[in-house]
Amino acid sequence: MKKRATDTAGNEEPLAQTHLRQFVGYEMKLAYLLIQNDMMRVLKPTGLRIVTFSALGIVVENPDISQTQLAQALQIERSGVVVIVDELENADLISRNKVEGDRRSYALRATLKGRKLWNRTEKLVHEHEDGILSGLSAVERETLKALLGRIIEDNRKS
Amino acid sequence: MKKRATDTAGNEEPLAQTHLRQFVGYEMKLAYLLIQNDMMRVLKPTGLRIVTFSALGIVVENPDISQTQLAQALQIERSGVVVIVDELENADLISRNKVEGDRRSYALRATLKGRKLWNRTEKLVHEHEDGILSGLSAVERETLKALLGRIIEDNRKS
DNA sequence: TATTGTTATACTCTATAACTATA
DNA sequence: TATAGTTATAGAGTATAACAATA
Repeated sequence: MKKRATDTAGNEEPLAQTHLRQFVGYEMKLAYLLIQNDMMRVLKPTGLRIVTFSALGIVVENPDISQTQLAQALQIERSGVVVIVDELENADLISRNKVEGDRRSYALRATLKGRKLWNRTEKLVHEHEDGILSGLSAVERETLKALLGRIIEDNRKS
Repeated sequence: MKKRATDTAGNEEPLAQTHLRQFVGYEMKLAYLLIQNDMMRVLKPTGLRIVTFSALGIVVENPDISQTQLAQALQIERSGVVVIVDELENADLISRNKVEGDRRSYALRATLKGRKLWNRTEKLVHEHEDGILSGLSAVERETLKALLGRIIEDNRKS
């Protein structure tokens, strides 16, 4: 039986975590968690979730894409896209339009309201990143972005 | 009604995503997703999940910690730790030990089997990172790790 | 036969709240 | 009263499979 030092159980000093923090993946998870939480805070007043923000951005940039293409871009199943598009359509941010020549699929387009919300939210997210990354210089931010981009390209579909 | 070009709907060329890829947070998410998926692949033969791998590492490094402390380290609720500790205990990787002086809490310790599995898995995860990060030089990997660490420290509990 | 969007369903992960036994 | 661990429950988020309409 171990006798615990009185200040061990209710202690506020953080535990050692060198076993985990030696890994880039663990640090990436911690950093992404911070970003994710702050993103949710920033998006709250817009009514968007992270995934609907992403979907809106893709539709704004790619008018008339199909739900299947949107699913590929978001890396989720087609069935999951239905509720995301429902959510954006109910908020009058995008619309499902008929496609001449293929009555199975929809051409998704952002509404004027959707494009305006995207532009406003884009600014909010830049401010969020300025906050989260305020400890890094402009060069360091670009370096980080470039390194992440390299990881993505190197491991994409391989 | 939009007439879709014949090669648009079933197209394999990736969509434009500059709207999202301008953000470090989005690139971080994509990179972490790749790492997470590859980690799950690597951990599969060990029987560990990412979260039980993390928990095991923390217990190995911090003998006799309580479940409440483990919850803080993992950034999840105490109730969630119960099933994680159950899982590790059932696999004979850690043990719940009595604490002299406080019969409410357990002192968690890794078993010999647990420490051996940790050592083996640590190597597997290093190999996984060598693979994922094979496009980066040693200096670039350290730069990435340092930048992520700075983001974490800058935004921790602030 | 294959594809698009849809629905129903299940599974994983996590949070919340209530409980117990101890302190 | 407060704390450690536990249990039950519910809520996200996502995947799987089956289906109707259309190609």
